[in-house]
Amino acid sequence: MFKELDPLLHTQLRLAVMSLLISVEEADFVFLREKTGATAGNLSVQIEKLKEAGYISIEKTFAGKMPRTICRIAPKGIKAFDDYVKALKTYF
Amino acid sequence: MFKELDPLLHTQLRLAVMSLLISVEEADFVFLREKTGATAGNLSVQIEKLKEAGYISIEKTFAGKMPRTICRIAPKGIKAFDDYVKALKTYF
DNA sequence: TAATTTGGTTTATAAAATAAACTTGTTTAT
DNA sequence: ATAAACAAGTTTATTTTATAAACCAAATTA
Repeated sequence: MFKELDPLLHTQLRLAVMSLLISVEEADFVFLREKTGATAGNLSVQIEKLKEAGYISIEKTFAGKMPRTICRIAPKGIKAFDDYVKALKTYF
Repeated sequence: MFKELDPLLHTQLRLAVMSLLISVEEADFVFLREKTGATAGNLSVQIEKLKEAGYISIEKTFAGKMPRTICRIAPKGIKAFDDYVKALKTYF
């Protein structure tokens, strides 16, 4: 009947983050915050969950003197996103 | 960028219920439980929320001697479901 | 050098989802 | 007729999520 919806992706912010990352190769924290409109605290928590799931990688670097957090989608994340979209389509 | 996802629909069970109701005119509790695979308790809670939002109507009747709960999608629910699908499409 | 801003993290609170236990009544077996 | 099992839900309690608010360290600006 309906396919399972990966609960890790089935939330507005994490889905938006994945949606951005899938088309962009890499994106930093500030970019993601601005595009999604999320608060920094929430974003911090949610990208950590995506990382723990192996859906994205998080690299901490510096841009000049300021810290910079770069996120990239991982192969597992690409697969998960793809599956999620397929599953969703069974609902409509 | 991304459209808001109606939180009332953005959950697996409520979305599945709406997805069933939108194409079926009316469905009873047992039908919804079997199709969605949800526990009765969860289904009871979730259809109540959909009713409170005005997305569906719930009619309590009897089929012979046994209680029967019939759900129907409401105009507001059709609109909400339609908007939800449109919004989702901005994510992929 | 004091105040503000940047780039976050941590902690606390609120909202959801889920399961487990319970209720009311019916059917079946004894 | 009575007890056991079943049906259709509901209520309550627990866990999980989401979100916001407070906080921190370093950098920049006035």
